Amino acid sequence: MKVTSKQIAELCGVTRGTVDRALNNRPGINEATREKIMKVAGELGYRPHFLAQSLVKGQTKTLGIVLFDMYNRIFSQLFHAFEAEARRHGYFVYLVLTNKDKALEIEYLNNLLDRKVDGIAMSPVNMGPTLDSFLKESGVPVVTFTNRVSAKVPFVWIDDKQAMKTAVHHIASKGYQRILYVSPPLRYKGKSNIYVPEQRYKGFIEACTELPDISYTVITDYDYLESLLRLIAESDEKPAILCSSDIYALDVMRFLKVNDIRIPEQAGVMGFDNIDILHYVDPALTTIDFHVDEIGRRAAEQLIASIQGRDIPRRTHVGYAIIERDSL
Amino acid sequence: MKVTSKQIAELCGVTRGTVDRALNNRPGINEATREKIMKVAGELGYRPHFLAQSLVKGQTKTLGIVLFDMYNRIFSQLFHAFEAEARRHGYFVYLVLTNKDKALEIEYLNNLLDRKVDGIAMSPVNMGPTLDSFLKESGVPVVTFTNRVSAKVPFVWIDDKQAMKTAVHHIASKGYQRILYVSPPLRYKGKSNIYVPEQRYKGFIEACTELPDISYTVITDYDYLESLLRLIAESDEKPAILCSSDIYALDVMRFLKVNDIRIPEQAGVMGFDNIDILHYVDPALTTIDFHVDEIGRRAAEQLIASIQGRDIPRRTHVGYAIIERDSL
DNA sequence: CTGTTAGCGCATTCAG
DNA sequence: CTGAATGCGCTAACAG
Repeated sequence: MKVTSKQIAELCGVTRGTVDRALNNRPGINEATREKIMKVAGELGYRPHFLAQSLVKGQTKTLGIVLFDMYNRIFSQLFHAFEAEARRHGYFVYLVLTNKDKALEIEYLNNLLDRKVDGIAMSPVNMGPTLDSFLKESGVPVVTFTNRVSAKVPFVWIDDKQAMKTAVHHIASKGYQRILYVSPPLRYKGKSNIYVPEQRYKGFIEACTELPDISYTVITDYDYLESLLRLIAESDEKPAILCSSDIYALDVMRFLKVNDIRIPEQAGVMGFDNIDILHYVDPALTTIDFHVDEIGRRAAEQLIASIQGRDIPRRTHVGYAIIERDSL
Repeated sequence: MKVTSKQIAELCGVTRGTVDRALNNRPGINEATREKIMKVAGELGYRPHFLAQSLVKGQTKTLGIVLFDMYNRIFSQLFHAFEAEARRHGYFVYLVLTNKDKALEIEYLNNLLDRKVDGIAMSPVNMGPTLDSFLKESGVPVVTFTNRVSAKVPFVWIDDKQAMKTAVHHIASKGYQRILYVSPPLRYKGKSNIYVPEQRYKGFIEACTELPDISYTVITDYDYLESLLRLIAESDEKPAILCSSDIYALDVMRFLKVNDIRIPEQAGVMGFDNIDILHYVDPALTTIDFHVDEIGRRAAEQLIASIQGRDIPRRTHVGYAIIERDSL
């Protein structure tokens, strides 16, 4: 079980220095003694003590990834790709979940630093100023996704603003002249890091100003479904309901169904994210797809590059595309 | 940043032994010197070096959890609860994904052992004999879920067999006399650890023999949807389609819809697992719910108890319940 | 009460 | 080519 390099040294009648040279095939050792040592080590099932190695080398081959939760499919997929890439490079990963608790996030980051992770990937819930200095002082490479922290810390995601603009133009091209924009997270402005919904919102507004024929209303209520119903009834114009995330679109569809409003005959619905469960809903939801796997993979890739001292881009955008289905 | 106990010792004019006594509030130290040391440590932002600590204490306060993937919602939920409980006890967790690759599973287990995790929780893909001796030799506490390994390694899950029996009786009580049982994983018998589908299958068969009026067919084909269609057409008797997991039930519902077979008018459908996305499908799927959070929590709880040298049960079953909805 | 010493298991000098 | 010595940062047992 727990055989050490010292024991191997004794068994082979050499010192630990020599054993080390053999094991890590370093130069300066007789081929015969190397083979003997390797043989003994193999027979004894020697495995280097990772902690001791880490302690002396100053690197743990471990990454930390900090996510909100695992309920959102986006994170499951992202983690999957991240972990695969990390493992490909010999890194293990600590996964910690903040549940969007700002104090917990800081605490967990500290714990990860204590454990001397070589790098951290995170979806931040704290806001720029708080995290910025913290991360800089830590001295550990970091990459972020979902919410951005600041210009200083690398960010891998999509161009939410541009993507949402594309969505609005798509809706307009289908003949809609009235859009109800649903984005409950906007309510947390100033209280939490809501970079993503804000970017999407900006894109929405920009597009609408470019399209003078479009009338629109923004819904950020907690009870957005009720508000929606009221708004739909207010006008005879058939609305397109554009949601900042699929999860809201899904709830909207359910709700409209219950209220006997047919999709897309009486109202169009469009989401954003293309989460995998859309596969099972009816009518099929039109949405925006982006390669979350690629985000996970590249976040890991860049983080590791950064650990190795290479320069990495401050911002990386992966592609997106409108997936036209039956709801709009 | 990187202040060590040695530096604090020098600054306070004492030795590291004394500093250690203060920091870990061990007895045998003057209250005045303790306070001084604590003060200096606080000002310098001293944080113990976790690796060094682990090395000397022989424990890492780290758990490993080995899962198939993150695509199945069950695992996301289970992990969520597991991580929360682990953190509550000061443990961090390495999450590794096997993608049901048997060789990878063994490799990852070895890596986790190298990293001296204090315990391992896993959803095994290898089969009993292979894992049993491996895990015993490792000397590390282990708990399993999903698939069982053997009588020797603790297992936290539900009583799949009994639950499936309940499902069949429920179907019978609704007046169905014909059941089509869908369970593609059964095809991997002997090639992979399919404890769960096997248990459910046993429960199904047992219940059917108890209910002589029921006729049934078991479908394990890769193209189970096509087979299903053929079987439905073979008889005028309205069938109940019982699936060993919700994911198959979801595909079945989609497929029946495409083929204009109305649920539940022309065929009943029932699933198993009550995964959260059922919330969004129509008609609402009747299924069996079990508390996967509780499984995650108790797995962590028991694993930690086992690490602390306490005895833990060889088998723990959490509850389940039929969720009656509109598909049957 | 405090200082000294000896590891934990390995990597990396520097001599020989 | 190999041995001996030193250190990573911390804990623990033994003196004083």
